[in-house]
Amino acid sequence: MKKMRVRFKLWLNTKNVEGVFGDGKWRLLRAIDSEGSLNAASKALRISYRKAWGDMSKAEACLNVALLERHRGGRMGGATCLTEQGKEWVKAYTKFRSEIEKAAEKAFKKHMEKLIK
Amino acid sequence: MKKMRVRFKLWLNTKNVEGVFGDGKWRLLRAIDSEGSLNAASKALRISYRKAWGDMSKAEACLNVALLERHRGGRMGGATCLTEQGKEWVKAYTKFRSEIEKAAEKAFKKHMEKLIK
DNA sequence: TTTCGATATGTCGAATCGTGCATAACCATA
DNA sequence: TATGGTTATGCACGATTCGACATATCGAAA
Repeated sequence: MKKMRVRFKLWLNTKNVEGVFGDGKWRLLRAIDSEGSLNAASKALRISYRKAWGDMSKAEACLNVALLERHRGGRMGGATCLTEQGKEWVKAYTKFRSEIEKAAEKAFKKHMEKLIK
Repeated sequence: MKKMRVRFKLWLNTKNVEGVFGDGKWRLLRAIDSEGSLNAASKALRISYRKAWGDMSKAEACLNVALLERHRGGRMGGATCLTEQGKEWVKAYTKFRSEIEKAAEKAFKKHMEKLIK
């Protein structure tokens, strides 16, 4: 009996743009929320700052929503936190994703497990 | 009101190997079933024969299941069809995937739609 | 006013992945 | 037995993605 696991990736598309929001950006938003800066968040997730910054820019531009409140300068260099809308996106996506994950586990047990040998 | 769509990708991992089965291989199996050969299937899906062949090899090797019955030679060159096990995998995965897709649409409407502006 | 660490952005190189191409083996049928 | 289209497989090239760097900017606090 081999051990197998379901994996999935979720994202949202607009008419023109692929991946305006998804698992990666969701994780990044959460990390920014807990770490207090984009820089620290990128380190926590072990992705480059360059990518983290690009991802957030893309999301905000494509969703036409201000997810982040960015601060530059100061002795501590700056900081970034979530706007109310950013927090709402995190909350909603968390529930959204969690329901799908549950459905995936359930469906796996129901349909796939019997095939694994 | 921007139009947005959910997208997802599903796959299965074993302990050691990433992606031993998933959406791509499922589509490929179905195409082989309807087209009658790996070659025709790869053309129908517009992927290279090279990749199609590699994907099927990987799946069979990692799942330790014979999904395909391959025939070489003959005036028509050969053919490939699904084994009974191959058909079972297609059937099961189709149901599996469909349940998750439904859950995703439902969850999107429930949690995400309100955020889109 | 100097400082220091974070934000902001462009660029080039490395890794990953698929395609294209080449070639061999195969064998039912004409 | 000659043929032709498919399976089988290696390899090099091209695209796409991401990370590593290199700067530039910013501004509250020392």
